[in-house]
Amino acid sequence: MAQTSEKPVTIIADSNEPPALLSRLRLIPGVHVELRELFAGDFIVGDGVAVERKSAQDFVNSIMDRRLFAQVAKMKGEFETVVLLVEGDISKSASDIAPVALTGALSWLAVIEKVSLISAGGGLGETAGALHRMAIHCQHGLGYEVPLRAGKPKELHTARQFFLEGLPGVGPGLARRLLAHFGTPSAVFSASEKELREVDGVGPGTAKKILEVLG
Amino acid sequence: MAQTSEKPVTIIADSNEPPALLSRLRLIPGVHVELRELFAGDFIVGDGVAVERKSAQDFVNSIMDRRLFAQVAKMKGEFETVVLLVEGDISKSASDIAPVALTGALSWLAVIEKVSLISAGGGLGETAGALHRMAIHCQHGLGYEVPLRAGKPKELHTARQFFLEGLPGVGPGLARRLLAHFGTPSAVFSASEKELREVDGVGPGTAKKILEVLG
DNA sequence: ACTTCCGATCCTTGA
DNA sequence: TCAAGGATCGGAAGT
Repeated sequence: MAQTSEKPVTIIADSNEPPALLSRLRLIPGVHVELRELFAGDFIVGDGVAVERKSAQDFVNSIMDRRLFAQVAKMKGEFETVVLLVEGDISKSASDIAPVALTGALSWLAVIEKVSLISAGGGLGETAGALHRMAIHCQHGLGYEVPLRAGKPKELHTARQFFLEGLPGVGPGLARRLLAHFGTPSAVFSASEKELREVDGVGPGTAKKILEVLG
Repeated sequence: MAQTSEKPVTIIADSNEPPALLSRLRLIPGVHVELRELFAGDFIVGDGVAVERKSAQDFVNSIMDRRLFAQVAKMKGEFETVVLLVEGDISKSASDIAPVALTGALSWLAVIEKVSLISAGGGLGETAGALHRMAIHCQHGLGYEVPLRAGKPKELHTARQFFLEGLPGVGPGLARRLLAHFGTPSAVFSASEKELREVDGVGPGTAKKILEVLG
């Protein structure tokens, strides 16, 4: 089972969405599309997560005639999370709007309404793909975890140094000095706060944080 | 509506931000820039609202080398609202990443992390303008002058898991199980090979490598 | 982010 | 009961 994408997801779509997009969605294995009359938004991709689909041109127009404000407010009233999926290049359609009005709208969306804007390049495939991915994330989570520490060395000494760099306040330099002073990571971990502070670059704050993380 | 805004706002900037951008900000009437060492993020434009500034290229790169996830996790730990301000055209820099990975990243930001992404076109002026607008929205858009202060510190548990991921053969999953089994990193480090192997996913090979690095 | 790959681990079989 | 097989999971590397 190599496929990430065969997990079953349900996407609720407003009945007014273009048939071409709907069938494009249904082509994706594992996707179940359900039609409904939605009061606000075009798609529901997860619990409390609504998506409004807009062409770049329509997005810009809706800023100018202030439709956007009302639409978003309505959606925010009904859903916890709202995503604006914009198809096409906004800057191409931005010629007929004051730049400040555009940045103003973007800022307002981000900072006041907490609405995310995803830009998706014109094709149906991209739109469908984005909806699918959002549905998966909402309904199944990532499906794996992202390793926070990439690029582990394999040679013993560098592996030890790298490992110690995971401690709060410890970078490459301090890691090396700790190793030089104590010999092994084990010895570092059994050191008292006082002993830790003997190492150059370890103050009270760092020592305390280290001990806290160690437990 | 007369002036766009001469209302006074304060923007806290990380001291590592380029001087050119900082002075560009200070040129804007009503903007007060305050320098600080920020633990996470590049700017604070309102109470609990942090902004991370990235070039489009850097954005794409940081997806590939996983830097972005660590950064966002850190910021979400400290601030309630996080905005990613991307300078330049992402699609231009997207050549060396699988398209599906890019949409995946955008979806992840929007739907899982609830982080807004604002695209701002390369110039300093645009970046400064966007920061200004966000500051105005935060500080005057709803309510009054706000005490600019960051929220809760990073979770202890996350720091511990991150730390354990530095061990060879230990990724997110195993790090979590180790913590669940032993309670603290300290307890893990004083375990014998036998005890280590009680944890699901730790066989002879992994146990040996772990003990070797610990010393 | 996603995918592919590889190795270690675990589980079932069958002697 | 234990050894050998294959299925499975999780980590590492690359796009």
